[in-house]
Amino acid sequence: MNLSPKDLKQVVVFQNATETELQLILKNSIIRSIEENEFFFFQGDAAEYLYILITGQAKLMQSNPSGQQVNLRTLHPWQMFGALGAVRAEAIYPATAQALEDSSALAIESGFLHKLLETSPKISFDLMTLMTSYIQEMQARYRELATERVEQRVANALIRLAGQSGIRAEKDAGIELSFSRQDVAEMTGTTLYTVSRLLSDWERKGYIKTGREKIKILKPHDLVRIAEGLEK
Amino acid sequence: MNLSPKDLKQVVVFQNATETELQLILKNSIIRSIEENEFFFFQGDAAEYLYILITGQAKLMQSNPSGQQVNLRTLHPWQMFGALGAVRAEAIYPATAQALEDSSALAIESGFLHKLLETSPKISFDLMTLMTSYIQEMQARYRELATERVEQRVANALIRLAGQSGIRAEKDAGIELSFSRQDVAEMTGTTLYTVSRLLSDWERKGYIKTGREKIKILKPHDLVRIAEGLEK
DNA sequence: GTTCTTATTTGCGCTAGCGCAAAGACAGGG
DNA sequence: CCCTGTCTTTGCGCTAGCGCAAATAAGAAC
Repeated sequence: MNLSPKDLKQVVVFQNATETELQLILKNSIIRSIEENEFFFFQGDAAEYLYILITGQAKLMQSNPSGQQVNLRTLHPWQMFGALGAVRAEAIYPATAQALEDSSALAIESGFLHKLLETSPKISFDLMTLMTSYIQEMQARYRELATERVEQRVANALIRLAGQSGIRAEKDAGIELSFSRQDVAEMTGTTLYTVSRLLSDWERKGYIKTGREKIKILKPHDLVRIAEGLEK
Repeated sequence: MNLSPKDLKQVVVFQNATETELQLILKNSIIRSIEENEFFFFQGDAAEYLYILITGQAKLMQSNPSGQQVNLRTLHPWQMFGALGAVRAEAIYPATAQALEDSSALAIESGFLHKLLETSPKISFDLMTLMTSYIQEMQARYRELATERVEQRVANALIRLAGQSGIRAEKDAGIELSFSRQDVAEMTGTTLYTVSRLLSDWERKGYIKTGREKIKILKPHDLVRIAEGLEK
């Protein structure tokens, strides 16, 4: 795999970086390829690299002492991950990153990253902006988990996923997502059983079409209505 | 109220700022005094200032469309708040800040803040570090809410509060907190009733001593045990 | 001291959502 | 085409936690 500085422009945080900086970044990083279901890093590992997903798909998750896990984010090409650990000196990753399909990522050394941030206020600023938006999302999801019913949270998750990774098939054919019931449960703080029951119900009502690890959204508007709790 | 540059050194993000920068900050900011139960800003307001609490105590909270609210953080002197909105140009505050007692805060113009961050990589870096730690906390709380039982979450909240704001009375007399049952409920995503029942139970067992808007932790170790779910 | 307001406790009934268990339904490999 | 592993569905029973309502307690105001 050969990356050019131009490719890196697709990374939000590097959109304002100079050509020189981009070249320097490439020089100080390596490509890591990870097979489906394998891991980029585990929660608790020393954070030696900041990653940028190049191809494939991955997920960021966190588990508690007894092994239950929650899904923090699904990662798509050109998104950054592992930043939380890598920004602070001698930090550890607070989450685990697992490849959902064969994937590759650019791994930037955290030592180099520190130097880069010190010398480039632009990149720092853009990274900070990214972090603020991430905090906002976490706060919103936290509030959702604390105050909304399962039904609303699952509807919300589908809407959010549709926006992030949804592939629009032929026009009006709906938005297709590739997640298992278990995945959705981990994203919304509920169980695989409850998700299955909800999806079956919505399918009966014609809002979605389900399949093995597939959910096709037919009537986004109805999901929005459910998410807002106007149902019932 | 008269603040000196030296006072500002107590702010985590400004610990590495130069004397000149600190003076500039003071020059470009004003003091706002807010009475108990009044507000610094509301969720949705245009974010014109970044605040630093000087005296008093405040809380950051977020509400959903139907008015239910969750408590994001309790603020103590020299802590920063409103940063999420103020860092991005033309942003809005994603949360509401309310004074828990008569309070005052330094309000730094967001326009000036942008310039400051552009010119000072040190401050940018420290702010970024603060944000990473905040993201980590939110992720941990999110996971907690998704996977732990109410009992564990409440125990955890008390432990966390004791670390942040607890006042140790005479030795061995316990750590005293000033929060209502409602406050604790909003921090842990449960209801005032459930919190009341739990606290009563723990008081019967001698772990804590309760009072009107007061919770004194007598046996922190027992709470830790509950928080870890080893109970039962 | 009396009154008012606000916080807390607790009984009680209820239901949303959990989670086991067992039975399909798919998809891929050989 | 069959076998195997994984994902999904659904019946069933259960309980953690919700939330009303009413009583009580603790300050605050006068």
